[in-house]
Amino acid sequence: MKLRAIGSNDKEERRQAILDAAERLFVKHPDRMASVAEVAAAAGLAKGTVYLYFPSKEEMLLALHERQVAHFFGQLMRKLAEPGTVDFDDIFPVTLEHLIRLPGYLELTSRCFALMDREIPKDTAIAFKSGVARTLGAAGVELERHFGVQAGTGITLLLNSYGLMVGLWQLLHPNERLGAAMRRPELRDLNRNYETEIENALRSLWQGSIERARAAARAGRKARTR
Amino acid sequence: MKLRAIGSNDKEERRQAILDAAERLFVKHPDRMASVAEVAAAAGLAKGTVYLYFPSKEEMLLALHERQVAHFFGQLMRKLAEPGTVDFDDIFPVTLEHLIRLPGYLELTSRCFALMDREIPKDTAIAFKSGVARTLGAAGVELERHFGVQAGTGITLLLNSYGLMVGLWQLLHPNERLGAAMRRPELRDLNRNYETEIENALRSLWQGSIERARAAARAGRKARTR
Amino acid sequence: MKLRAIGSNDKEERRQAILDAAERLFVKHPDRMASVAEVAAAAGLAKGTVYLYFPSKEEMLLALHERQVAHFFGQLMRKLAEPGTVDFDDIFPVTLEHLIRLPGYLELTSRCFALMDREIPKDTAIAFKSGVARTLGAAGVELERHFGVQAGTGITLLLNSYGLMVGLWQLLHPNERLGAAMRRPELRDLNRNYETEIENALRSLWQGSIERARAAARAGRKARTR
Amino acid sequence: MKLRAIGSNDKEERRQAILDAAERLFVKHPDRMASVAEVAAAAGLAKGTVYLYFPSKEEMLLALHERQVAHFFGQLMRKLAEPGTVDFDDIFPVTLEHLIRLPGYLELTSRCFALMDREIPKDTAIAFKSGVARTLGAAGVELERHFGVQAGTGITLLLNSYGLMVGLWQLLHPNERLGAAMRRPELRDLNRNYETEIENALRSLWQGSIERARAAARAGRKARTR
DNA sequence: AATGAATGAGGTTTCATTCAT
DNA sequence: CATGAATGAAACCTCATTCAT
Repeated sequence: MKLRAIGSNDKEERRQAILDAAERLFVKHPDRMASVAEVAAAAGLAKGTVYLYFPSKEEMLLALHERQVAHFFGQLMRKLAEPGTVDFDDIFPVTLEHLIRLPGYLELTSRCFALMDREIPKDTAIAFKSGVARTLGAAGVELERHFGVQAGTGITLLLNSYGLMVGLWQLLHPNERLGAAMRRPELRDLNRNYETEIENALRSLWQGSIERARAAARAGRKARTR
Repeated sequence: MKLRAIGSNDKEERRQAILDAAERLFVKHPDRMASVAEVAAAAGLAKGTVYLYFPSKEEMLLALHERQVAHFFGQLMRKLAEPGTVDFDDIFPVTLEHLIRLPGYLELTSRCFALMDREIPKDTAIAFKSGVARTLGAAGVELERHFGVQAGTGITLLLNSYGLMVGLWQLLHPNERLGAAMRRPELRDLNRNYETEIENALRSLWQGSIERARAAARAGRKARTR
Repeated sequence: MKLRAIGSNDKEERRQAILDAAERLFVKHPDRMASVAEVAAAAGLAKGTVYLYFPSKEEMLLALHERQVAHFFGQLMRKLAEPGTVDFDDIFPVTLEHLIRLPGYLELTSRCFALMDREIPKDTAIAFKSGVARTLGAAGVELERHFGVQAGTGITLLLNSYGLMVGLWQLLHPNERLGAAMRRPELRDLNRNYETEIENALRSLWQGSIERARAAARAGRKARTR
Repeated sequence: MKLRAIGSNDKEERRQAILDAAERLFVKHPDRMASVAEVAAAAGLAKGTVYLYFPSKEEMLLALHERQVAHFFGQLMRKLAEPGTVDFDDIFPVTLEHLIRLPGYLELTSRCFALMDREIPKDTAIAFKSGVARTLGAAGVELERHFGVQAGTGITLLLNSYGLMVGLWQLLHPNERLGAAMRRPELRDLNRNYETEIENALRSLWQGSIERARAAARAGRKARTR
């Protein structure tokens, strides 16, 4: 890397490099929050330099989360725009690859929800949420088109799915620390594979949601024709 | 309260009093984790006394969570045992009252999942998880009976529902700090009422899950008769 | 010293011990502000312990200053109460001993004035100033009695004297760092002995003030009799 | 301003521009010390550029102070050179205008005294002090001529007056942060107007000093005639 | 059993100064 | 000459936990 990031290209690159370092540490030790000093060292920079790119540690983490979210939804939108995309089976692999299997994604999501309530300045939090809302809205409309459901159904489905992924991950994600102990017979029921479970859970959620949406649409039409 | 807890009854009472205090503080300031000193003060005790009843702050929180979980599942089991209970509409009100609306429940659940990965001693974590597994297993079997679905389906449904509730809550729970700003038009899509949303989401999840379970059961029977 | 300060006597003693340590460090290195860690170490305590006795570093310094002020004015009042005390020559030695020669007194006074403008919480600053005002008022009245001057003259004289001492000290206090260089001929005029200078300056100020006060009193009487 | 300062005229101009910026910031926020970055920005320059003109932040402040001091004594000397100037009433208005009322003057004086003890290199400190000594000496001699007092009396009076102004300012300067609270009755005695007080204090000091000087002169003559 | 005084590791942030461009 | 990106020392304060009383 250059010694100094002069142009705005270089700057963005360095910003990303810091986020990369933070992500690396996050994936490496999901159980503890790296200090700013560690992140800086991992990026080959001095502590103070990180503060040239992010106003606070919390905002750095939020930026990392934002990047992950943008990446995932970018992939999702691309998939939705592809001609052959029509149903859950087309979409789920994208989710699997760019969200579920992406190391640190769900972990960081969990953390960021907590941060938002405290440490993040109001404006930053609002800006982040606005971005998410915009993204969700766009993706939601696409979904509605694909499934032929009512307006509003798509974004709700996305929200629910996201919540389900995050929540179930918290229940089921493997904990390396507990290791072999998790294989005890009395823990059999909790010792599930997250990927398998979330796929099934999402399938059920989507099937139920779409059916209920269609039923609601029929009921609405009938009511109107009466 | 007595000045000194001598018998084991007194001790358990005092233990509960500490948990009560922690819960009170948790409900009062859901956005910050009360310090041990605050909990002790709220319980009318000294800081050190808390450590006579709980080996660490984290284990205290886990104990509180455990109590909440036990309470909810107790209510759920009672409902499932009632003669008339047959479907979602019978069960959901229990969930609403003893989990969703219970101040601090979901908040603490979120926290405790995070703790489990780090601070809690292995044995304690395992013990907690074993208890949860037992409870879930029992409730799952009841559910299967009610809905006439395959073994294993009930516990999966419970897990998924629990995850959905926790995850969606993190997405949608109101944040007092942001206040009026959340009512901006661009945030409309995120500004949803948790109770309404979770009811719909759970209905969809359950409908989809049960249908898929029954379909799987039919497919299984057909395969076997062949 | 005891391991733990239990009673309020012990507590006050420990508080004073911390102030002693701070004072010691202050006198030893008048040119730099010791860190809290250093003060704690000098008092044979841990960093955190200092924060049990003072809410912040700044308030600790203010407390030290307060103690010095109280000490000086206590001595001054005692002297003023003595039968034979009638004029400057009676009072000045007290000032010399308990203020001018007291190591760190004027240095700390300088610092604390600066603190008051920034770091000290409003209430604390007000409280400190109220205390000073009360003390000054009481001593001022005594002075007026001794010199037979109008009400208000005494406190003004005290304020002016205090300011003169602080300000002149800043101009003339010896700076060890510069050492021999201060004896250069071109610096002759600045190379004065603070004690000698302040005595003369105070004498002049007092003589001028009292004469002017008496003149004003005469003028006032004349105006009234007219 | 030019983009680059090439000739030594340009350089001096830029130096002054930096001091102007520092002075502006100092007046604007008397309670905090602007950072080098702020000063540079206020001068329309980059941080590094400031270091081309001043070896350190402290020396920059000292240079600013030096400029203020030179300005004041320049005005004072001019006044003393005027034919009609004979007493305090002729001189005080100059002090009032070019020192007491000059925003930031006394504030900066306070700061610079503190700096001198630490951060400023010995040579710089000596150089500054030499300049002050020379200036004081010259003005002192003028004063002695006007008041017909002994040699040495003038410079002493100037020193004392300067100290009185600085010290009393520290005691009495208004603190915006405390605001209305300063008007509480118990603070009445401290809530004085600096300009009024300093005028009276200086009058008293001068009257006393001159009388004492004359008395000393008489005593000296008498001793010699004996 | 209860207390609460003492501990001290741990992490964030600021900002004067340097130096590659 | 000018820039401003990078540096990293320095210092504060919190709070879970321990342990003398």
